[in-house]
Amino acid sequence: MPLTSQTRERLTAGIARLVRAGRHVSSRAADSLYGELPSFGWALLVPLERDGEQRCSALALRSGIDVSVASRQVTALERSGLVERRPDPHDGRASLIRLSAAGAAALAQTRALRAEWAGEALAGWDEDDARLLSELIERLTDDLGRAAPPAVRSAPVTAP
Amino acid sequence: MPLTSQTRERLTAGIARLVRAGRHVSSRAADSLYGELPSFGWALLVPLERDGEQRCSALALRSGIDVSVASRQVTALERSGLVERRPDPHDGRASLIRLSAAGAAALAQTRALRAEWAGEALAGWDEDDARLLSELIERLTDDLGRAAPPAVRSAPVTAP
DNA sequence: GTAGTCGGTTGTAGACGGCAACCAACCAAA
DNA sequence: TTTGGTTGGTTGCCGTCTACAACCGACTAC
Repeated sequence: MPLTSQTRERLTAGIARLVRAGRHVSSRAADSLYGELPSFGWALLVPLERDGEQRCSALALRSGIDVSVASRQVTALERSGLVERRPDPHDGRASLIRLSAAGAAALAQTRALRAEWAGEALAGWDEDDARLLSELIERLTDDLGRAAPPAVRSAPVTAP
Repeated sequence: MPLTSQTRERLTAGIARLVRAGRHVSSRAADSLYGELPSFGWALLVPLERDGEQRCSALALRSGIDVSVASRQVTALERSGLVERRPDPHDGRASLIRLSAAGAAALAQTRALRAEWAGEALAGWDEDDARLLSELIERLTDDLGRAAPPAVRSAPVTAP
């Protein structure tokens, strides 16, 4: 019996509110927060940067979206020159997506913009609290991701 | 100079990821997390519960959405019987929105469902960490809300 | 080779949000 | 009291993000 129900409610309410606020901020301040990146760019480019060249489906899995969505977004990013694509030498169906130099630059720029913005928004925070919060948030997100399997929800026990 | 740029980047990245994961969870598990409530219900009903009867525009402001959106959502909630609406006695243009009994019940149910879900997702957390995280998240959300004014962005310093 | 599977693309649809136009009620000033 | 401007809300239209389904070409197992 790890958590008080009160704490669970409080935490989930807090998360819901934060998610809302986050969405809000990122839609309002899109230009000044994303820079060169289209709004969805972050979610795709970060896995590319972290895990290197990979195929569309892997990317979709990692960023938690449907393959069809990833396909379209990758197309858009490719048109903007932020990612590059080459056919998978081992599999004629697949292609491999890679972060381009421009993509890496855009990512860095976005990161800087965000950090700058966070500087004003988080005045009044001290380093320790912020670092602690980072850790807790990372842990939380991991657990959340684990609790909500990437796909195939609501396909109950009835295996055909 | 309160925060290291490294910490700011880490924190913003963490928030972005959490926002994403949160959205993801709430769309996947909508049924089992919201219960009677439509997906947007939470955001409107909570302010109603906390601050009592109020008009549509106030509600929109509090939940950080456009008045037009609030108007539509309130209409939907009214049709489902979760809120009630009466004309403002002091102003013939406005109406006052109030949480109905069914609305309060739905809110409680949603709260319970979430808490239950959080119970599994957050196994491995102890009370202290969770409470600490709650506090930090609340503080963070407040600061975020403060940094991103509810409306009228990109209208810089040039006061007329 | 043929049948089934897998990776990706495209079509369609729905939820959510904003902006602009509009209407009705309010208010202030002539 | 009429008139002009303001305010609260609704509606129409659009853009974004997402999923699901149908499809196509390439792979693989038999």
